[in-house]
Amino acid sequence: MYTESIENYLKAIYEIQREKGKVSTNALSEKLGVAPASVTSMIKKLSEKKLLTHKRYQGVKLTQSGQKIALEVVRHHRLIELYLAEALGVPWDQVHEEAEKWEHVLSEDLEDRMDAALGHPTRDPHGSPIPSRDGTIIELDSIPLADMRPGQHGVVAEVSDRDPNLLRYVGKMGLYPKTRVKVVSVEPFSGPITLKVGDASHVLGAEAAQYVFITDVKGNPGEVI
Amino acid sequence: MYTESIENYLKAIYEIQREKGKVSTNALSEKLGVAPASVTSMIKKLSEKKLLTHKRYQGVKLTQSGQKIALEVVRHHRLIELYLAEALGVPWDQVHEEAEKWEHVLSEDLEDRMDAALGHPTRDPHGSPIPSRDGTIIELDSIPLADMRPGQHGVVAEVSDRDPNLLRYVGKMGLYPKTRVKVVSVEPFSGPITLKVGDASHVLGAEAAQYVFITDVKGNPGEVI
DNA sequence: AAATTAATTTAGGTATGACTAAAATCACTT
DNA sequence: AAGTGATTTTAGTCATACCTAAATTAATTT
Repeated sequence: MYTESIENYLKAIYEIQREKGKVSTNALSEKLGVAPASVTSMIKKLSEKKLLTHKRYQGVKLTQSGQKIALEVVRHHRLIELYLAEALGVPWDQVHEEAEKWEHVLSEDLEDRMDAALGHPTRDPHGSPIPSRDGTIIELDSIPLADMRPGQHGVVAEVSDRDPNLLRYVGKMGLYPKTRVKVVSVEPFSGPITLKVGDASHVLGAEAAQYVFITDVKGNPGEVI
Repeated sequence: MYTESIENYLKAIYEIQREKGKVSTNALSEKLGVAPASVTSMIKKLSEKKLLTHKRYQGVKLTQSGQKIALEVVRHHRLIELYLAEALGVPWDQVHEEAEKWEHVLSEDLEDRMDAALGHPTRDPHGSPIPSRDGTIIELDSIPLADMRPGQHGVVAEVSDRDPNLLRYVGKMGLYPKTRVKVVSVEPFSGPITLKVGDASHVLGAEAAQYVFITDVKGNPGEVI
């Protein structure tokens, strides 16, 4: 078994790789809330353990075995998030924080029990895919809501779980995964987006729209007004 | 918040105090699986934090605030044990080990949710009392099954959760909390005990009988054969 | 090409919580 | 009262994972 710190580093690397592609020391430092120098020394250690490869000043990349562990941690995290939401009614803006602690103490046996109790789910409350036990993970093809044009419609695939405030904000508009949305208008200069969720109309700030991902996008793209 | 180590020390002290009365360095060392010297230095630290009092070579005693924290940890532990058994079907011989890890990462909010989901329970799967949030704990008046005489009967109050093998062993006889038992005969020289659980008859080893506690003991005590 | 700025690494240090070995104290026996 | 053995404490180390400050390397501007 690896330490909690190591698990956190591997997970962070996996997530940065997914979101930004390149994984720099600074990005890790910021994501983990530790000093860059601390990241460097941990990278050295993880490299010695063959969990990642590292070229000086060039960023890191998970090895097979590093990725395997990262995916196990991610699986724990997302299964727990869903379990807390479903079984204990924890609001979707709080499950992330709780799962951050639980993910490191979940035994394989309990993982299986939660998985079964939830009916072998494939998505967490924010729409992120839950890796299977063997490490298979199915990413949906989606674009940020911010990139949609008036007239287009689609289905919410995923909402970033980084900031609870964002989750509460978009939750108030009913922007949960699997919800159908239609873009009515987009203000220029990265302005707010007006959209329809069911029968209701909402205006969404441009920054928030960066963190809501839409799949199955269709419809004639109109002009930004 | 306190470290996991500190929480474990306080809980261990509480439990040894409950079982043996006096809490020695050695007893703690054995219970926690650390060297006696490590216990001494941790005792010094806890004493500085006013969580316990210590007289050199004389053992320790929890202060009010130390006891309060210990009871919070115990509450977490026992609530989790019951939750795992009830909600996820974890067998009673495994819940202890899982709870040892979970107890340190349970938020107050989740504690409340579990407590409510379980209907504000007062006993864990082994029959140990679950302290209330304010630290009230109701201990049952019980004696070891090993101290019972033939002809006496009573109700299982609690089974020690220290050893999973013990739990599986007595579980096979149906000796769960709230089960009614009657002592049929007791062999001399700390010999095995024959008892009736429902309609079934079982023979229980003397050592195991030390760890099964019976309440509500009645009936004419006969002789040990 | 040199200078500036940003990112990364190195060097040295700290707190936590464990360890071993040796010394001190206590409890008991004779 | 002294000696023996068990218990406890002291002294000194170690690994983990963090930190700050300074040095190095890379990227960008002038």
